[in-house]
Amino acid sequence: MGLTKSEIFTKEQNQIAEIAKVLGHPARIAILDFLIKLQSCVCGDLVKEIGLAQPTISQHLKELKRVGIIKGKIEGTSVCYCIDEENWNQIKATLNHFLNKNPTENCC
Amino acid sequence: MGLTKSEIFTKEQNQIAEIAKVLGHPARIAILDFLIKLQSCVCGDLVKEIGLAQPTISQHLKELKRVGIIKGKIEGTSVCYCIDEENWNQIKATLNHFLNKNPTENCC
DNA sequence: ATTATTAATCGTAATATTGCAATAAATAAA
DNA sequence: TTTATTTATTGCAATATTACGATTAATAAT
Repeated sequence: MGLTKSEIFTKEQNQIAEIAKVLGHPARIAILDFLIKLQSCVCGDLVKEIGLAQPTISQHLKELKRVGIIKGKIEGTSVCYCIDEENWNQIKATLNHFLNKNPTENCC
Repeated sequence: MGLTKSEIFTKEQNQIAEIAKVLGHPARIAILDFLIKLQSCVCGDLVKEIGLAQPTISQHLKELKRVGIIKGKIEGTSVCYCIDEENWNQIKATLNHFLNKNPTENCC
């Protein structure tokens, strides 16, 4: 096995899990921290800032791009990455919808 | 490799990533949805409700317990699981602190 | 045209995760 | 005590993730 059975869960459950999974690596949190803090967002800067090899950073950027949290614009030989604010707000709303569900009475 | 280099990230980055990682599986989201909605929270109910084998559910419960989102109380042969409200609120606060960071000017 | 710079992709090794059958452990019921 | 019932643990196969060296692709500079 080793294969998540997505088909038995709701669309929303899969969606929340997918977002959370992408946020579930410190390198990707560090990338987002950096992109949120600075407007400078060239890939090479992230490599220097974070201290992982360039292909590794590139891979993490790809994941973040895949779910739409960031976008990249080619500028000569470099690529300028930044938060995709519209998608990011959407994603935050989805997460908050889950986080704001309130538990009822507990049995323990 | 295949081993996350936690030591190069901040404590907060690792913390957020760990929480997100645990939320990064639809079965665990489904378990939380169920625990939030109902007060009945015996492990066997989750097995029936979710449709994964008992050892699989047990493993997911263990993960959720490890980061403190849920707790379990033994009741005879069954175990009553529920949200650990205090920890859950703490975790939500940590996530919200990250989610509420606002990006500055974009270059793309 | 050649060379440098920058980022993406490929290939691969190490490790982690997911899922379940089989089994163990622990209490309840008979 | 024996038998159910319920959950945890173990062991394992399949798959996914993480990380990076080597290479490629694409533009810029000379």
